[in-house]
Amino acid sequence: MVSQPEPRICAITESLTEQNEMDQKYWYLKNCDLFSRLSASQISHLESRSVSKTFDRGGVIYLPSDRNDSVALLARGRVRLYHLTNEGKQAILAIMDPGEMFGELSLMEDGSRDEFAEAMEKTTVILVPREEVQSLMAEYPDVALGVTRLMGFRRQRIERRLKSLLFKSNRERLVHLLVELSAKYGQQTEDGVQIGIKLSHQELANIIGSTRETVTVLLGELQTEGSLLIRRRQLIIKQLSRLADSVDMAAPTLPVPAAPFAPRRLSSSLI
Amino acid sequence: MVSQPEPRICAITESLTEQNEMDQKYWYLKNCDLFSRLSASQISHLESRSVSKTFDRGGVIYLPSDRNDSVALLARGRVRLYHLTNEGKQAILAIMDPGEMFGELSLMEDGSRDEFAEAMEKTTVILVPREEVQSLMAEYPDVALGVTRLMGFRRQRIERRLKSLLFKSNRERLVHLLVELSAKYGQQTEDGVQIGIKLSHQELANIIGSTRETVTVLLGELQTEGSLLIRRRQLIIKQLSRLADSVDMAAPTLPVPAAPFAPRRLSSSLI
DNA sequence: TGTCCTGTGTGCCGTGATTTACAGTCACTA
DNA sequence: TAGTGACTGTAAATCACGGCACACAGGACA
Repeated sequence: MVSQPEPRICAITESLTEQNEMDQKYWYLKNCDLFSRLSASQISHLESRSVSKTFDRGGVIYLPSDRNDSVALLARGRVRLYHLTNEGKQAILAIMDPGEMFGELSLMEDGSRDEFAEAMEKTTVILVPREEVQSLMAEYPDVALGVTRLMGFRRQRIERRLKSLLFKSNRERLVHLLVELSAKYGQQTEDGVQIGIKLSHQELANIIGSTRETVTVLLGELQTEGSLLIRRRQLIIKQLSRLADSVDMAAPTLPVPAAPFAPRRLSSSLI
Repeated sequence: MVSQPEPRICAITESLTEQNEMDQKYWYLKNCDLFSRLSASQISHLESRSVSKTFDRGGVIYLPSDRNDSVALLARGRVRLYHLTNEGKQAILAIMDPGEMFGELSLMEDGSRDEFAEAMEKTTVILVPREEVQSLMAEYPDVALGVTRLMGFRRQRIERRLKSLLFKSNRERLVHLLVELSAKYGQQTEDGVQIGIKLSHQELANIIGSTRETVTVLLGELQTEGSLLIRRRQLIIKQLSRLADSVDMAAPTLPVPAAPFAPRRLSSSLI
């Protein structure tokens, strides 16, 4: 695993504390589905208790050993949640996009995490203390329901992924992943459905539990078969519905290209 | 997959409607963590809206195509939740024990299930309409919190399982499973930790995503290595902590042998 | 413009796992 | 108590995948 650089612990950048930054924090919280029903004063309170931090690419947002006493709202950037196996391979559990919330297992008393959260690009997160969210949940059924739905979505996702792992060949897992990526990041172009996220072969392998080389040859195969077009770090799916069929999935509807952190329905992390 | 008999759809037995049965329903609901804080009249209401059904071994509690409009509380017996792959193999998602709740994804509007629930022995379930639970959640934060914790527990479990699948050999997966089984069903005996649930090699394979034959030889290997004792359908772990170590897990604390459906903390499904 | 570094393409080989086939064993019940 | 079906053990053939080695391409940066 020489090709996986160590996460750079040092990359943490403390948040700015200007007025501008404060306004943004309020805005992000307000636009989070979970808190959208709260009053302005409640959000202000939440804001006063939260801290916002920004990280460079490769920056570690939390380690397994960190006290997990807060929930993270991703304001900007992209975050990879992964687990390190004892052989040093990283198993990617989820990739989070702006507007999504993670680390929410800290809401459960004994929920100790054993995962890493790492910024895949320049990233800003808002850390909300778990007591704040817990008391909101206890007081407002709306919030509690929202968290429940969030957990449920995540569980559905991860269960789908589990099923794609059991008994499936690497090829099937990869195709499964490509279809899921299309569902979340796909954009229709004249050549086909372009996947709007840049993942290296190594990262794809870390998601499906395979090796970099295998992913390379499988992608090559799919290209020669005409299902796929590989263009300098860009994947374009030419036969999405056929691929989906081949792994017993429904062909996904493509997402509408939205502004980052546009108000959206409670969404679940991809993958 | 000739050795996997088709589920017998016909095995459904309608519930008795005697007074005795009614009392039991009330008792089961009352002893469910989720509803333990409700008043007697509320539980009676819940009871009046619920139906109880019993199934023989092999009976199908629900199919993927069933409308999932209720949550199931397992009163007696044992239930296997599984997904059928397109090659006809069954991927076991979870095994439920008395006192546990399943099918709770129906609480989410678009949560269509694609799993089977099948009785592994004579089983009684109480089906609670989802609207009832939803309105309770909306009214009582306690209930919503309970459901959230339930979802969270399940997610933790399934995430652990996902990690044991990614990058792991069949041997590691099997050991991982044995340790998890010990944590839930283990009883200390003079020979070692006996696993108090009877699973065939085929079922073990269906959990870890492998084949029956592989499980057989792996169990044989573990036995010759002295970590395991196989005695007519009973597995006895001789070196639990060493096995746990070898797959980077903490050695589990054994459960106290409890009466079936004894009042218990919100527990999560094994596996 | 050269150097470095990350990511990609490709072949070979060892091995772990599935597949197939068959034999033996256990448990239930007719 | 014999018979039947489900479960378990074993072994050979085959295959998919991981590990290793190396070559090459493109971008970043001096």
